[in-house]
Amino acid sequence: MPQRQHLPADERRERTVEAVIELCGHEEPATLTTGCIARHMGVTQGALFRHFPNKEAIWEAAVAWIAERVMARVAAAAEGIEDPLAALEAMFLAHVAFIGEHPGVPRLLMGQLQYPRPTAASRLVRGLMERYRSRLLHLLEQARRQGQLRPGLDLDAAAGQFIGCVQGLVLQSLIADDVAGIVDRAPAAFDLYRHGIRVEAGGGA
Amino acid sequence: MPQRQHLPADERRERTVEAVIELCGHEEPATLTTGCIARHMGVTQGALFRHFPNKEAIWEAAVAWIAERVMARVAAAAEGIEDPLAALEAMFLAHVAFIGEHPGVPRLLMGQLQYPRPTAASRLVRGLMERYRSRLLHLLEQARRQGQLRPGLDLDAAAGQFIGCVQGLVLQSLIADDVAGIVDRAPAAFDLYRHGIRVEAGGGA
DNA sequence: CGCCTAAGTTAGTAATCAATTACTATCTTT
DNA sequence: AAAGATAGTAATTGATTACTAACTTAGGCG
Repeated sequence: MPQRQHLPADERRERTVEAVIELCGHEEPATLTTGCIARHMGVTQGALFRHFPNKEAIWEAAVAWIAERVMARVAAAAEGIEDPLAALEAMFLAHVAFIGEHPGVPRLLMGQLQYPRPTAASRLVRGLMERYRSRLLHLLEQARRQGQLRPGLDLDAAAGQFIGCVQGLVLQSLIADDVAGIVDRAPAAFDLYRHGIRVEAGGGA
Repeated sequence: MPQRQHLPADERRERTVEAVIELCGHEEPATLTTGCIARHMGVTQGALFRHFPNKEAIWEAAVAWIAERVMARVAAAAEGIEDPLAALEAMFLAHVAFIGEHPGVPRLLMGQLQYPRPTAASRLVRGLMERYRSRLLHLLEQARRQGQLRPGLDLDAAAGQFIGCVQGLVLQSLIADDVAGIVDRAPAAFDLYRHGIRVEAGGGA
């Protein structure tokens, strides 16, 4: 058996978050106990409470981890792309790719969103969504100024449906129990979205 | 105190399901205990187990209740509408209206979908989704035959994104904590979807 | 090399929850 | 109206859970 592994606190916290996200890939967040998490990282249950004041703090850390990374990935993907619609597509694909790499993410975030009362974690999720949304709106307004969007388009609805588009893919993946396969279905889904917002008879691509 | 209320078994089961759906409107399904359900319907916790063999069976009954009604509503809405795209719109709005009337439904279904292992309830959800999807595909194929869809459209993706569109609305509603307001945002969302699938420069409405 | 602290273990505790049991009240039927 | 069936109560059980506390070990630094 592997001898007791001594890790510095911040690294242990990192491992904990990774374990949680990994476990959410094939287990229900609500039934995920501290014992499960500990066992999965080869440590006893009590050890977790050396690094987190309570279970809620573990969820919070996991959500923060996701929020940070998904925003970074999406921002990096759109970086340097002039055409706003192309930037949106890059964001979309980057987002989906991230989910494909971390299949536990949708279940984890959805699980947090189910809590009606605002917990620290759910507040983080909501904050993530808002930042995401405002970034989308920014790109959409840019696209409108360049005459790429069809007239009369409701930008607010368009931003919402961008996320809904991802969400639709996620939902199908959860039903099919194949979150990794989301990447393959992404291009067709974005194609649909683009036709929904773009000015008709457009010439691009 | 209200004297003990005697109800026939099937009616008590009906009330139980209604209580569950109602409670899911402002509580997390995972934290919904049999005690909560019983208290909400003015009955002791043990009474529930006169009518359901276990808690799982309660979830199953709730999902069956929803599946039956949502399919009936959606079918009724599309009934008699000749134009397939108009039928799709009617289905969309009927679906969203149903959710608006029963704000607990999204949380309940999402909660069931989170279970990775197929439970009886989650199998019902998946079955519901499949029937829904095949109905959508049927309408989409009809629309294609009538030349209403843009060439090259991936019908499978289009069916998926119809559901995704609803899901996107639901998600925004959960974030905004205003599930009832979903009805107001629905038309713009469907408009977006229609433009995504319809043949360009179309003349209709 | 020895000390001291951070990290981990073992063994609990109190609370909660689904489910059961023994009993009681109410409806139905003849 | 009596009797049997149905529906509900109150109390309890066993299992599970998050969290804690007392003890033990690892590892870096002077």
